[in-house]
Amino acid sequence: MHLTNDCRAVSDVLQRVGDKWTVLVVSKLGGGPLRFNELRNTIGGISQKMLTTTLRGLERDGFVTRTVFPTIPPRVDYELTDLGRELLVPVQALGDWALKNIDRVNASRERFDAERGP
Amino acid sequence: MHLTNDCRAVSDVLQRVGDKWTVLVVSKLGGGPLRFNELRNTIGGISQKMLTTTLRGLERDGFVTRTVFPTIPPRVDYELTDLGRELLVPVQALGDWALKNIDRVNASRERFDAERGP
DNA sequence: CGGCATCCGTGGCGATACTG
DNA sequence: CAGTATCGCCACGGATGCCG
Repeated sequence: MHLTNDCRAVSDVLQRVGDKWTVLVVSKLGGGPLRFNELRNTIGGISQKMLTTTLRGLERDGFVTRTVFPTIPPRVDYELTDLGRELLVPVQALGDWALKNIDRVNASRERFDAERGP
Repeated sequence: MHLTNDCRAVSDVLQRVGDKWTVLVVSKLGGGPLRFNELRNTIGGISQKMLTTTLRGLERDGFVTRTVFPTIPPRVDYELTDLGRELLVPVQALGDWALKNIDRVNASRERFDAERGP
């Protein structure tokens, strides 16, 4: 494989991780399988369209499984795959780092914005 | 601080990491300070506008410093801060994971797309 | 050399309404 | 309940041209 392609591939995965809802969805699923509206409610603020889109992307990449129960009313469970649980490890590490250092980042932002004052 | 706010804060940092060029820029700067066009050339494919925007964002967040040498022609060095170097640790871990597992992800994508055939 | 200003196309994302 | 369909906004990102 080529080095440049590697960079693109890595960027590709990182952008999936970086999109607006993926990390929240994956981390919620880290506690075990959830139904569509259970996810929707525990996350809060996400539209059904974006939850569907996010879950389809995660399913396509092999991070979650989608299980349909043909009952009435219908029921759909989402669960992390092994790959998804493996992904959770470095993602949580990054998340923990972000949580520990968010204050430093915010402080830097305020300083930066203050110097660019009106 | 509130739990929901924590999630937002983490998302905030993750989205910065996930945007198109940030990780590439930070990893290039991991090898030491670079000038604007040095960065531009080693990355390849990035417009000056996006490089400027990316660097401003990183500077605002406290991940890089910007040093101007008032010479002719002008010279500007960019360098990782301590915070930037710390960020590099979990980011590289995620990058390494992505590189190791990109084949599994691509295989899953092809399978998924194949089932949704013409 | 290292920007900033401007224009513009694409796509992410939300709101709303409808369906199996 | 768990979607699909449609619309519209606007932020992201590329291309180009000018400036200190």
